[in-house]
Amino acid sequence: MPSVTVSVPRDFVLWRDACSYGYFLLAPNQWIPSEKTLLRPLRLKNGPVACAVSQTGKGKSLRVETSRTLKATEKGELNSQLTRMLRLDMTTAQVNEFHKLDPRWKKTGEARLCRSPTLFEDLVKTVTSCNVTWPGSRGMNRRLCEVLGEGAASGKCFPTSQILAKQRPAFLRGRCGVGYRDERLVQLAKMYAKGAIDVRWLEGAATPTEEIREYLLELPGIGPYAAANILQLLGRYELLPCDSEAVRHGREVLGMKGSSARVAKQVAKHFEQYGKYCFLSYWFELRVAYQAKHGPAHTWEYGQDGKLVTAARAAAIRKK
DNA sequence: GGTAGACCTGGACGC
DNA sequence: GCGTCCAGGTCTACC
Repeated sequence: MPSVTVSVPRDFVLWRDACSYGYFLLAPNQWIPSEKTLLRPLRLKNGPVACAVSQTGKGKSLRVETSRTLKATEKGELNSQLTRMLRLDMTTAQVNEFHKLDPRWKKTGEARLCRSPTLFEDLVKTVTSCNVTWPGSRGMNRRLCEVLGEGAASGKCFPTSQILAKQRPAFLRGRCGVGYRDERLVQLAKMYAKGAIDVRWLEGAATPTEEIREYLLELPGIGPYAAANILQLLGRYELLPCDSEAVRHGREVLGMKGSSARVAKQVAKHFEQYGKYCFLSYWFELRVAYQAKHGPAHTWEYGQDGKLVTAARAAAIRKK
């Protein structure tokens, strides 16, 4: 099988950093715990290509097995898409800066959060994770790929903005189960496809965070939570996406009391101590609780019933 | 500026 | 198996 090599920063660990944010569990991503390998189709200039990304050790280059031989320009495209997705552009110096602000994560080395190869996919994944439980979010992303994605049946790409923009809202609702998000997703895709959303400006280091936030809030389907989440996906960690999980964390772990709105404000205030890396501190703290319940994230996989196979559930299955 | 209710789906629960 | 209730964030109307 043809393969490509991708260089990584010396502190990068695939199983830790690819499984750092929930998007590694959303289609078209597929994590294989037993092989510590990430499977996902990528859309390149000459068409889709199925990829299997693996690594032999910390700081070692990634080995990317591809379903077809790539031309030099396509290798460059693959490199830049994986760089965005796995945050390979977050330097070791930035990682150290975060660990200096919050030393709790220095030992494990956690700092990078997995995202999507494109901003458009991040926008759609954010909208499809609002006002819905996690299985619902997984279902929407799976069906978007199955119904609208290009590529082999076993590995369909995430639909592009152009493809999504051409759909009728009722079709999206009926076939992809996106519910009331149908029109908002089509509107978002239309804006993105015609270049009305300035990706360079949004991803530009010089653009003020508050301006980006205000802009995002004007987009269909994007409210305060979604805007803050997209900001962290853009590498801006100073705001917290305060959702029900944040409130639960505030009450159960940080011992906060009062109405949900009050607790949300208290949580945001609490994490301000971590400055520009506020969200990273919050997220890794939240993960400790998840992993205490379900085991390490890189061991998570889904059974044929679509349910998460946690260590506890695996033991229960074995007993049967 | 703050609040209430609708939006839609999947899971949990009771019968 | 069926019906009911609930959780989840955004959006709009209303005060």
